[in-house]
Amino acid sequence: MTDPLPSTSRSLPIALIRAREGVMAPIREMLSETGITEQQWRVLRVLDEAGSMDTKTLANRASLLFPSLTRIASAMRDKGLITQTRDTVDRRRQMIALAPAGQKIIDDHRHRAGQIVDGFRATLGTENYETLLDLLGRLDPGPRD
Amino acid sequence: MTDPLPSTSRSLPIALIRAREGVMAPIREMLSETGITEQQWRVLRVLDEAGSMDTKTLANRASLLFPSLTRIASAMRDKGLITQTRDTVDRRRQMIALAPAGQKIIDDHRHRAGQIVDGFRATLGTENYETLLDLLGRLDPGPRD
DNA sequence: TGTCAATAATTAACATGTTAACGATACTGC
DNA sequence: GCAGTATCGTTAACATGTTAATTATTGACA
Repeated sequence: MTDPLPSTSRSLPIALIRAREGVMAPIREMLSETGITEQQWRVLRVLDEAGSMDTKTLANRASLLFPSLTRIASAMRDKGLITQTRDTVDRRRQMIALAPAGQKIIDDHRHRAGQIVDGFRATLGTENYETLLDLLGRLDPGPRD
Repeated sequence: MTDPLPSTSRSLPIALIRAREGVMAPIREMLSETGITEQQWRVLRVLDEAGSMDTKTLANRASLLFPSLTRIASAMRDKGLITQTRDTVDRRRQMIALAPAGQKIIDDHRHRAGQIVDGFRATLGTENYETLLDLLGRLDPGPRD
């Protein structure tokens, strides 16, 4: 018996990459004028949504690996987008908070970002959009604790 | 009116990233013993499926950007996984073909890769799995020609 | 209290993603 | 033929993904 792999045109990993390309294209276009990257935008989004938090929690919520976040946070600190402070009790820990310049980027682009999301929701239809999020969620491995 | 962005837990870009993490984890584990990367595996898959082709077509089918493919192909040539030959008619073009060592990696891992795919299909159910691929396909921007 | 394991974060090393600039070849129309 | 343009591919520069090693700090416990 042969044991054919699925055609690459029906391959789940490739489909996920391509869908991500399609979704991120307009977002990247929006962000290009701000000078921040897609990952930095995710960090700002999470901090705006949930307030300041420690690095580990931030990495999980923004779906970034720890070493990536170390570099990203250091770049964002240098740009004045966030602040980093050592936990006084456990000096291994670090708290990260939104700085005014970071908050301004969120505020300035919240509306357009919402429009982009609405565009995709309209493309698929609300029901399909929610179905897609549910199915994707079932493939999510969860936090790597 | 406030204009809230979707919670990051229901954000499409983040959901796509996390789903990809979940899907790729077992594949990366399988590939770790071969010494090739996930992208190199995609290149081998496409070549195995459709035969040799020029660089541009390969980049599109494997969802790789051109500069990435330049580096990946050069590494794979050095490892003897593929061959690169100049088109004699149009000397700008380059044909890439599977070499025996590359074919062997495909053959040795075809079965396990199929099992991994079947696992995800079973997790979601066949109907949901096909629905997911269809919805992802509708977000695909298509080739960047 | 002194040693060892566990945790938070960084650093290192290499591969890829992304955009822009560049070089080489082919085509087009005059 | 030749200037202008388009196409294929590479290179450059920087940011991120990924795994492994390292440092700093804390906690457990004999």
